[in-house]
Amino acid sequence: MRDVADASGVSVKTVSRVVNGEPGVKPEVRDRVSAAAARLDYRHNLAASNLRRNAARTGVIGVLVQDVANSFSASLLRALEDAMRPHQMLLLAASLDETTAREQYIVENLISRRVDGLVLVPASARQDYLAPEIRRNFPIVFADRAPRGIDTDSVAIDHRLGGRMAVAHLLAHGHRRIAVLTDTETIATARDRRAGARDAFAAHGVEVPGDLVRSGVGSEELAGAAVNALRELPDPPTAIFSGRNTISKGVIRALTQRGERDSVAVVGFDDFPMSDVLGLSVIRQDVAQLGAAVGERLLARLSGDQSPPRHDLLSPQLIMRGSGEIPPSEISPPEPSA
Amino acid sequence: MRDVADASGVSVKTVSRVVNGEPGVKPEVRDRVSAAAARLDYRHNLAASNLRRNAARTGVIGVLVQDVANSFSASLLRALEDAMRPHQMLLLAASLDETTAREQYIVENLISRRVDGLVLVPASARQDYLAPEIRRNFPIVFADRAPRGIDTDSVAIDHRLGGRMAVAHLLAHGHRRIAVLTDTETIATARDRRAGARDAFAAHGVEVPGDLVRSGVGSEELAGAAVNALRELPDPPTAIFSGRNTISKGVIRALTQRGERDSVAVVGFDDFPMSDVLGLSVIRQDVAQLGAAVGERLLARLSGDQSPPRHDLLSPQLIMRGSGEIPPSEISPPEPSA
DNA sequence: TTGAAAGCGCTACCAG
DNA sequence: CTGGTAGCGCTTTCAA
Repeated sequence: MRDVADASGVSVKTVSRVVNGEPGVKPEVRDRVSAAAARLDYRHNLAASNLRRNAARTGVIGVLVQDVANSFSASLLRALEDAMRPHQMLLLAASLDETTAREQYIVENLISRRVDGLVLVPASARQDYLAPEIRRNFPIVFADRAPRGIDTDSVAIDHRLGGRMAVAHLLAHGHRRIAVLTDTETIATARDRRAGARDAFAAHGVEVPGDLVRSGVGSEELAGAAVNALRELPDPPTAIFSGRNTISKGVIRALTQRGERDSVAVVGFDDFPMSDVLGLSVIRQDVAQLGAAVGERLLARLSGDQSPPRHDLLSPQLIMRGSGEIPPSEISPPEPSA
Repeated sequence: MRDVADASGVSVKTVSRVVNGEPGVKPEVRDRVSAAAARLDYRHNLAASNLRRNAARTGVIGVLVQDVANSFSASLLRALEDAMRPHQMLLLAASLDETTAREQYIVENLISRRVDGLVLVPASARQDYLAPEIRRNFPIVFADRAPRGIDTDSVAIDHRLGGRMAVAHLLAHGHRRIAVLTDTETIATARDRRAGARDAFAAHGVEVPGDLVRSGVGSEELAGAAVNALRELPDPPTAIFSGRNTISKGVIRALTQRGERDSVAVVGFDDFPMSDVLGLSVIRQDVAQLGAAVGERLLARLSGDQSPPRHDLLSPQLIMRGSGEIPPSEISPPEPSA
């Protein structure tokens, strides 16, 4: 900047004014400075500029998701980006892979970089380590999962309601032997979805088929194996609630291989690309809506909203595409008419 | 930092040493300083720290892709993240939506933020505006598309080869009436893939079926419409090369609706989730490999590699899943044996 | 309309 | 092993 000042025969302060588009500079001088800046390949240094600035804003939001490559995280990222764009804010994104240690490391790193706010899909069970930031009113919004150990804004899908909707739908179609496949118990969303499934059984006065409820189904492969094992049972399930899109993929793949795509009902949690072509009925969580809501909350905090933390729940939606509407096949167990 | 220094009765310089883990501080003092820092909720300011540092590195790479939500961009992002993680570098990601203006705006913004390097999947036709950065050896690697107007590293899939492979595969299965659906002409990859298709026709001595070659197919809807139009022709195509995954989706959807999934051969460019379950034969570009290669190039530049720019091409791969191996149906036109 | 001086939070350099 | 001083590139404050 000094070089530009020297080259155009003005003071640094004037260059600063020109660079920042501040008023009160003679057009002639402005042009001279701009020309010098261009000629010298001058690049404004935002970091230095923010250092002295009063209301220092870096214009960067840190976003920690499970994996930027999975469609849920990617859509969330995109929705956030769209929410932030009008405010000229960019996203510093990182994948956590459900690693607690990395979560904390990245958060600290981002805070050192003075991001203006944080969006967190936590991998950790508790986030007590964020207490100091909460105390100083640093904007943090949790997405998809609620905070534990601290209190700050969160926006999440109502996973429990979704699980309930899925199983209720299958029950309404006459199924009683309904398998429930969910991810590891340590994952809150998996627990919630399973709890929702139990809610549905209870609400319909149906006993939970204990032998068909499997958790810890953490991959496509495990899902496929579970389907094979379940279908080999003496009294196999006539329907499957798959609690996550990776599980749904494994389920469909396995059923396809077994030639049972049209005889076993499936409702999946999470929509994914091409599920319509596959005819898969799903509980859809509107990720774009989630991201928009998270963005809105964050923007409110950024503009000084000091109200108590809110915990919003978004309702998921049942999309019927055929697989969830398959009736119970073969030897359906005796069923008490409601 | 001064506060921490005062609170622990040492100089700022010593605090700096502790914070940065520099050697030459008595353990006792170190502990005292750390305690004070924790007590005061001190947060190191990386921006200020980099300002004075000699080999200033922000530890941030700017990544500009089409859309962080699409699976290609998302996978690229992830592969880059993995490449950068061991070097403690984070990603500042932005979607361009094929908008030239936004590309330049974001690039300038990122440079002002002093990112250490840039990865660009350009939306613009030419990138002359980057000339000053190239001149000062600023690390920029182009992904998936080669630079125009400047010379800097690039790593891309060989789209032309891929297009050629796809059509050659269909020709080998006896098809002659092969539709070629590609995106807008202004997109280089679309041009390349179509050129590859023409290469294949030429190599097999088959005249290009001009009425079946459609470009400007920029969405699922347009792809579906194109399929419907083509299949209504007096002499309809018996096979379709769809030049992009969104096109493939539209094609499959349309063929499914028409009940022609098993009678019309399809080879798509770009793999996507569940395409295996759909039985879609595709030309797969290994995005993870692409991202890793881009990351490697960037890291090389970051560690001072001054060699001339390289333009690497990665070969795509043909994945046979059934749809591309369907033989020509019905009234196949008279075919000269090669 | 312009500029000089001070200082943002931190590290380099050298002195002790 | 520790500390003072200068200065990174910029903005603020205030004076001209």
